[in-house]
Amino acid sequence: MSRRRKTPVQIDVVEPAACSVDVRRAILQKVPFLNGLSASDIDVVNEQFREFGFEPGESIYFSGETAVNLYVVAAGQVKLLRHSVSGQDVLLDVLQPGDYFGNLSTLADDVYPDTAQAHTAVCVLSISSEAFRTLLSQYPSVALSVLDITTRRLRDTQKIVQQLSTDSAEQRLAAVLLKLADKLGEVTSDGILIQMPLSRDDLAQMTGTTTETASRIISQFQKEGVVHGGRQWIAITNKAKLEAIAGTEDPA
Amino acid sequence: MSRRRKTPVQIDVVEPAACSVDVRRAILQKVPFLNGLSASDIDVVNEQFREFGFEPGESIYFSGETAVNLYVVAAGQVKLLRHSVSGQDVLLDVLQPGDYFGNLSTLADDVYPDTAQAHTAVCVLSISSEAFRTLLSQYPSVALSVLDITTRRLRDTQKIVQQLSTDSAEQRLAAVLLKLADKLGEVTSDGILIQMPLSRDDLAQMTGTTTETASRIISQFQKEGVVHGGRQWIAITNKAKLEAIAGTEDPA
DNA sequence: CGCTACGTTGATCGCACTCAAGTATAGTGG
DNA sequence: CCACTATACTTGAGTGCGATCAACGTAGCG
Repeated sequence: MSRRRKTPVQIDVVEPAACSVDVRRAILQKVPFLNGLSASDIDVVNEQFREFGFEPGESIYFSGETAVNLYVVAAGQVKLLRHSVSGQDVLLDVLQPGDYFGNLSTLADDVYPDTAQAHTAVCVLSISSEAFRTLLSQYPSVALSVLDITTRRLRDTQKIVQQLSTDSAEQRLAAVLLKLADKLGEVTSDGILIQMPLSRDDLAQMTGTTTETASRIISQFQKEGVVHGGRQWIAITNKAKLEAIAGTEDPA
Repeated sequence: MSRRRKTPVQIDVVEPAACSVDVRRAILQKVPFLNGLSASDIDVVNEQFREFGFEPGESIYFSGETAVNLYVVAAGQVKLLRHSVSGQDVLLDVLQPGDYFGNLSTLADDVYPDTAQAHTAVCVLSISSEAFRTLLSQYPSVALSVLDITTRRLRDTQKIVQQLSTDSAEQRLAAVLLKLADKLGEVTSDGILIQMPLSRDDLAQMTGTTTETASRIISQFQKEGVVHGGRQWIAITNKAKLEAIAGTEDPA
């Protein structure tokens, strides 16, 4: 059997230059909640943003810090997580380019409830919460878009609460793989590849289990021919079966 | 020892008359996200609402139904829950007068992700999602208020995800009691009484456990003198200790 | 006054956590 | 180019929390 390559996941090179002022407008035009704005409006908005780059693992802000900014992912992926006192982290979301995070309320003494960490090399745009708030007042259509996105996230998070309350670790793992495949899936010779670096530990933090349990379940999935993966990557080879597992109980 | 009364929880009598057209304006004026509107604006909005009454246990809508309305609690309490295929329900939230629920997006083929059920006798006001959407466009300050409320709910729900992922059943129970006391607490001779009918089963559905486990833990809390409760009610007698339990681990 | 729903308590079982050791892979420097 | 190292991943053995099944007590309602 042939030797497997390092990882089938394509690592984007995010250079500082790729995040310069010149291309910011192009990025902003693709941000979902700004799609109601004209080119000249975008230019006005563009003025208010600053850009920053982060290496994988670097934190963009920590939970507990005074929350003064709103961020938009320009390139790369950002993890939102919460630390518990016992040391284990919970991974709430993995944000893609165009997603917002941070604070959008203007209460001065508000703090970030979660920590934002660069998962890959990322470029983010930032704006003060106050300025963003003004923007929302000026452009009601933007406010409604942001409201829709937030409502969608609330629903998704409520679904996770349900899964944590009623489903087994195996079911939750299957569900999270399907969700990621839906967002980042790419059909390859390995199956539906999830286009992001994804460790067993990441999966554990997303499903409320331990690294060991996640590893055992993924190994089991591999034996059953449901997924195919390696170090920091995973692909789905039998989506139907995975859906059956994620459902109420396996259909056996 | 003297005989205990039925329940110290005060049951509001919600009569149809208490929910009539005449008092709707008064109710709407107290709704948090409408507080930026003038009296005449309220009157215009008032025209668009209809009122409905429900008995305890009745469903206002079911998950899966086409989502066409947005609701506001006028009186009583409404439970938001999700059913799992295995038959167990997850209680996501208990809504108070002034809280909104239902659908606020206007995608025609959208369905309710959760079920709304009257917890007590309730009166709700309803408006079509479309009309509410128009309202949000006309009054940007209302849209921002709704966005703030939704963001707050998202954060609260994310906290629950963390608790389900990292905390023990005992810790989650303590945390939910403290949260309810914060919202509905009333100082009485029994301690901080949670002003709502609250069964062991409700607590179980809020914390992702079973009725039996919730009962065992509440019994334990009673032995430790932390809470005091009976059929469908509970009061906190030692808040500091409960907070210690809800924290990382008991301080022993 | 009996029926029904809520609550309690006990016994048993199993999923997933914990602790522990060991393997494999990718990047690093000689 | 290859040994070296760090990190990811795997696998095993033992344990315990909480689910499940079961039976019984109890309060409130009609």
